[in-house]
Parts: sequence; structure tokens; C-alpha cells
Amino acid sequence: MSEAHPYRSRNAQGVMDTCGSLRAADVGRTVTISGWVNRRRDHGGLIFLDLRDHYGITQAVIEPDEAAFAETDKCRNEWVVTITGPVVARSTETKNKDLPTGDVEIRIASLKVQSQAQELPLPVFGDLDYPEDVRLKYRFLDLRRERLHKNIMLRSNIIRSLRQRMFDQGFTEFQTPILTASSPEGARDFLVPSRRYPGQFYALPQAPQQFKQLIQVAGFDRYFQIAPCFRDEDGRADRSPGEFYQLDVEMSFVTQDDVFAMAEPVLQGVFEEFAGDRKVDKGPYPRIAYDEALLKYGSDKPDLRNPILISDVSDVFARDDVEFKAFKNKTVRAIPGPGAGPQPRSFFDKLNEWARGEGAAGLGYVILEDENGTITGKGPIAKFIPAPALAELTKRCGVKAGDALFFSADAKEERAAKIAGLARTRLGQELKLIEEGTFRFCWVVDYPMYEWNEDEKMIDFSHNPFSMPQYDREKFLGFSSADKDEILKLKVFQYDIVCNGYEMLSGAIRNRDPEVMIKAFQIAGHPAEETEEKFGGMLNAFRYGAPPHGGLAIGLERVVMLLAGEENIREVTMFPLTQQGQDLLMGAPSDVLPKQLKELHLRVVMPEAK
RNA sequence: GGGGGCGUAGCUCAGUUGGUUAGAGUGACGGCCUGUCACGCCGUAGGUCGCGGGUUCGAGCCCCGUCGCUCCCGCCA
Repeated sequence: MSEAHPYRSRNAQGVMDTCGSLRAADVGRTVTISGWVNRRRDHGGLIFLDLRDHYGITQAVIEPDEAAFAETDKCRNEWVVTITGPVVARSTETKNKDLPTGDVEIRIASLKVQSQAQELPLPVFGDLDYPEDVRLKYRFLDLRRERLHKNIMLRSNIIRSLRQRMFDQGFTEFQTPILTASSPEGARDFLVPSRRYPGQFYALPQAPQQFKQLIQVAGFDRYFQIAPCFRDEDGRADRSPGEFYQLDVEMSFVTQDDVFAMAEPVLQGVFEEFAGDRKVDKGPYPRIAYDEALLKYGSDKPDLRNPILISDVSDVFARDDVEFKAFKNKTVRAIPGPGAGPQPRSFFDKLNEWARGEGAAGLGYVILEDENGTITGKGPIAKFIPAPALAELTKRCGVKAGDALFFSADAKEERAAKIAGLARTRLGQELKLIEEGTFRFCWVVDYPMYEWNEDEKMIDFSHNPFSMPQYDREKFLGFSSADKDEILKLKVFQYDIVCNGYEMLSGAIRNRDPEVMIKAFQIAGHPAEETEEKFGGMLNAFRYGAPPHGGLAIGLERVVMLLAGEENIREVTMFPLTQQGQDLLMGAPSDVLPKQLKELHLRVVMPEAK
């Protein structure tokens, strides 16, 4: 016979007893469980301890004449203790139906204090909000609290589910290097100085992009990885500074449709598994061309829960019978405000003020009313829009009496579209039109390959330079700077999945043609030698038999955020950095010893004080 | 790099028009209480009002600067 376990007993089936495991069936057993004192209630003689561990909460009780009373009396919140005693049934009136263990309690026969706790800088009990810096400095306490504890467990379960779904589709997981080479495109790199090669640096990968493509060239076919990615860029509520994880995927001999067919069930499945009572859109997801997304939703991240659709009405305001000068020769986008007609004047003034804050000249509007069966317009600019033009507007935008129609106008099309998109979101929120408790997905496809950089008067890559253009190869190789207009119209096989306005997934069919890649970079102003030097490893691989391939990456934290119902990425990250990129718990970044700098052949030059 | 918000007891917050000794709840500590589960009751301690400077007879409050956290813009192939 083995001796009793010092911290946790087991039942007859060999199952470990925890603070969450005891039920009516355990009544009569003597058990040992360990955990934190969640709450202590002292009734004079009678003391209750709620003991908490990862698995749940169990009430323990002791009376004054018992041997362990003095030791129990000393216990305070968040001390770690081990208790041993019989499991007893609670009387009907004293059962706690809010706890799974609420039918029973443990009578404390002995209690051992494993660890005491000082006065807490952050109470574990209760669900108050605390300042971010305190929460981060004492993350280990915050993680004991139900909200974070649940979120982190959800994250782990989502990762397990994603892995299983990938294995089920015949994918293999491989690890790619963390210490790698700096890549000049994209985000700022995190650099790691080399000890053996003075003046040279490793870089942490911004993504395993080139490696996963090399894995395809190496013939492994369906690859995936829960991959850490490092980018030295500033944070946002939905974007960690420094590091994040993605489900990174690549596969060979596939078309864009093959990738879609693989990705949809994975996302769909994981959302259905963890959505609870929230609704999950059924695939196949609608495919929205990039240009269409910008027009109808004013964003390349359309939130389909919002029913408002934007229309282009530039031509209506260009008509001779419409005399509103402020909109002439501009891109004008119309944003319907369903049911906004009865809103008070202040509603419209507030929106106008908000639009100015976003950098627009304003947000014009007409309120649509029914006058003897005809729709008429009211409001400051209504008098400039004669009846036939108004009829055209209402028809095109699908608005009716009782609605309002808002206008975003700008000489620059992108600005008009962007403000319209922001107004669409804002109106959806203000008018409470955004469907709740639903996950709505869509693909955004046919991204432009290039965009015009007005400041530097040159052509830039608009997104990923490694995507395959949708093109005629010979014509592409023959492009010159005279073909600017045609070049700017080129689309690529690149695609995103957007869920409720968040970018969830991003991918592409890759460009595996060295000649085309060098030409593509030439068009963006990078000479062939430079491309050869920067991407030599991958280009060279493409010269020795590269399969057609494509893939994607799913932002893990975004998926967890949405499923956890959180709006901040730190709530789903175990040990996050602050928005300023500091680790308040471990104290990173930090100074290092002069000896370490010397080994690395580094000298620090502090920025000059102002 | 730029803009907004916040910073008062261990924690969450209140603090009037610039005016006596800066308050409450919670936690801590002590006392009372045998069925609570946010237990209840009584008491005690606990403050560089983020920091520095200024205006004023007098500053938690007004002004300037600075630091920290946060949200946004830039940035994020």
C-alpha cells in the first residue's frame, strides 16, 4: 500500500480529488484536496473556507471544538492550503445551487498551510476592473481570476481543435527557425546580435513565409504550424506589440478554390465548437472583390452584421439640375440611415461633428419624408436636390420615407470611401442595426497588386509581394513605365476572411516564377540585383523545380478574442506586453551586463536628451 | 513620432466656486457572532492626492513641465 498523497487523494476509480470534483456520490469518503482560499467566512465558532483550484470551488467548514480549528482560523484569502476531512452532504436549505460542488462540503479534520499570501495588490475574489498596469505587474494573480483563467483555457482548447482539424485534413506540423535572416520588406524586424559574426544580426521571423514556401519546394506538401511571429511595431487593442501567433498553412498543387475549400470548414468548425449559443454563418462564405468591398462597405474589412450598403452617387451630383457646388467634381458616396428620419437635429449635428473629427469636410444628409405619396427631402442640402435627382438617389440607395441618406464627398476617391465606411459603422451602431450574437464571415478577394504612391510618384506593392498576379505572363514581363494605368489595374490571387469586421485570415497563391518575381519588384522600383540579393534563397529554390503552391495564415488571438467575446488582445494573452511594448512582470526590455555587450561587439549610443 | 482619456488609502472610487483635520466602500488588523456562500455587527490602523515647478494669504482642484497606463492616428509585406 502506498502512503496517502500529501496534496490530493484519489477515489476508488483512481480519479484525483480536486476543488471541482466532489459530488453527492462522494459523501462518506475522507478526502484530501488543495487550493487557494477563495473566501473565508468567520461566524465566531464556525468558519467556512471556500477552497479554489483550477477545477472549481469547494466549501470546507470547521467548528471550534475541532483539532484543526486554530490552524484554520489563521487562514486568509489566497493562502494555499491542503485540507483533509470527510465529505458530508449539506442540508437542503444550505445547498448552493450556483456551485457544481454545492451539494456537499468538507468537514476539516486537518489543515496544512502550504503558502501564505501578503495583502493583495489585486483582489482575486470579485469581478471588479483594475488598472492595466497593476493587472500586468501581478499577472499571476489576475490569471487566477475567472475571466482570464477561462479565456486562456479557451485559447488552449481552440489551438487543440485547430491542430486536430488540420491533422484530419492530412496536414503535418513542422517547426521553422526562430533565429533567421532579416527580410527587408514589411514590418520592422526584431534583431538578435551575433556573437560569432561581429556586426551581423539574426532577425526573429515576422512570419514563416519563406520557410513554408521552401517546405513546398522541398516536397512535403500540406504543412501547418502554430507559429510565433515577431514584428517590432506598435500595438492596438486588437494587435499585440512585438509578438503574436498564427495558424500558418501552405499546400502544393492547389488553386485558390482548393485553399478556400480547406479553410472554410476549419474556421467554421472551430467557431461552431466554441460559439456556445451564438450563431455561426454557414459556408460557403460570400466572396467580395476588394473594389466592391471598398465601394459598398467603405473598408476591406466589411462587417456583414451591419445591413447598411454604401452606393456611389457621384454622377447624380454631377448632373446639371443638381446645384450643390460642394459635391461637384468629387467622389460622392451615399450611406443610408434606415429609420433615422425621426432622430432629433442633434443626432445629425453630432454625426457631422464626428465626421469632421475624422478629417472629412462634413457629413451631408437629407431626411426622406412622404408627402402625399411622393418622397421629398428635408434638411440643409435638400433644396439643392430637385425631385428627379432625389428619386434617382432613393431608388439607387434603397431608402424610403422615414430613412435618412448621408453623403461622404471628397476629391480623393479613397477618402470618400473611407469616411463612408466609418459612417456606415457608426450609423449601424447608433441606430442599433448591428446583428448581435452572430459570426458573419466573408472572403475578400481580387486584391490589387500595386497602388500609386502619390508622395513619391511611384508604384508600390499594395499588399504581399509574393502573391501570384492574375495576368498574362508574357504581357506582364513586357510592361514598361508607360503601362502604369494597366499595371495599377492588375489583381492578385490574394484573399482574406473577415469576421464581424476583423481580419481573421489572410493568404495567397504564391508567385513561384523567378522571372515574374524579379519583374514584379522592378515595377515597384527595386532593381533585379537587389531582389536577387534579398530573396536569393527563395528565388534560387524556385529555379530547381517549384510546385504551384498557396496557403494562408489565421490570426490566432483574433479568433480567440471573438470567441471569448473580448475586445482587447491582452485579455486572451497569458503574459502580454503593454501597448508600449514592456513586460511589467518580468521587466523586459532591460539593461544587460557590459560583459554581454562586449561579447556581442555592441556599444550603446543613447539618444541625445532634448 | 502625433493626438485624446485616466492617475486621490493595498484595491475600487467620491471630493462642490481654490478655503478648517482629504471621505466612502472593500481589503488588512483586533473584538463579537454556530449555517454562511459578496455572511453580519463594533472598533483600529492605513494618504508624498503620480512626480517636479509655478500662481495664490491658501492648491487634490488653476497654470507649465514630466512620468506611467490606456485608446486612436502614423506603422503593421
